[in-house]
Amino acid sequence: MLRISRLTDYGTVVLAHLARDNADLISAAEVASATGIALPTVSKLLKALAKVGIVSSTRGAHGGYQLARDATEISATDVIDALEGPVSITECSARDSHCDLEDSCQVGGAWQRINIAIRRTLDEISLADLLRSNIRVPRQKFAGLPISVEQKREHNVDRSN
Amino acid sequence: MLRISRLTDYGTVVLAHLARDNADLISAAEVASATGIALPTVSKLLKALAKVGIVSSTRGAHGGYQLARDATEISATDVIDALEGPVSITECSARDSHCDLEDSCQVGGAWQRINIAIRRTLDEISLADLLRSNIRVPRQKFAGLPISVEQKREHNVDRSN
DNA sequence: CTTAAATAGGACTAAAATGGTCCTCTTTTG
DNA sequence: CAAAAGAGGACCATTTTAGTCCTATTTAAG
Repeated sequence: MLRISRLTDYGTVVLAHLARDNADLISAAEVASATGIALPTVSKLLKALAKVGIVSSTRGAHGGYQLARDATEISATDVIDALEGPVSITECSARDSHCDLEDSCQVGGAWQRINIAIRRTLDEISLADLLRSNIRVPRQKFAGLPISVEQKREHNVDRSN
Repeated sequence: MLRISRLTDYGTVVLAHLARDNADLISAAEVASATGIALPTVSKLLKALAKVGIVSSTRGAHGGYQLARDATEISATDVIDALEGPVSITECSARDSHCDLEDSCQVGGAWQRINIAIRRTLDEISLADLLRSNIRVPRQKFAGLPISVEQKREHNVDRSN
């Protein structure tokens, strides 16, 4: 399904919330109650985002998180890398990797090109772009398939924190 | 990690083999021994590819598979759709899907745009392109991170069939 | 007309990834 | 010092994935 994980999806929701009150320090608990995502999950996400420097954290009482730089300077790649590890479309497209098929495999370099192409695409999209969600998405058909897929998703909403 | 599944990766290897002896009908067993991928796996892949019309199959003794159309007419999207289901980067980017966060979620439309962008990229890459694997890939750094990832992969090589 | 060589279609299982929670430690403020 | 936060990581349940196998059907050859 060439899909980002649900946590990454949540991650953007969390970042979106931080981007709104840009100035202030916001605690994980506040983000949790504002977004409806369970606190432990929000906490885990923010820790990961802090580790790579997308958000900055302040410890101690009245601590919290804030974006470490402007939303225009945070790319989709940054977020995905932080929450799922570096983007690489196949295991063997990784540069230093080797696999037993190597001799017969005529494909390696190609996935790498695809990987690069996708990465470029993601590099060009900033968190600020993500927030302008009311932008009209050109509705197209791709190879005859509509983009729509999959079943309804249940969020783990928990406002009891 | 925004990664295609290993089976899809194998799928391209299998298709690459079919693309070589374009004319002939090739059995799953032949593909298996030529590529080093275990027969049941090759078989599963070819069945899936046949179901969506990427390859055509001929049953019975001396049966086998062949590309249903020219390699230039088979896109990466086609292959990925066949082997992993339609590409959709998040569950809730699917058009008809709704999630409980909807109200607070400022992100939905954005992933959809990303999805479309990636899909366009993949649409433009044909199986024929994948085979020209010796094309020089511009080696770039992305956001300071090398693309390289992950550990060595073990293929399930089995030539005992 | 029987047999062998293939594909078709699923069922099934083991292993790995993912999502989510929780616990303990450290830092900071009042 | 106590309370409110984040840091870091361990842990488990569930889902997904990879891979195999079984049975049915189709076709060619003898």
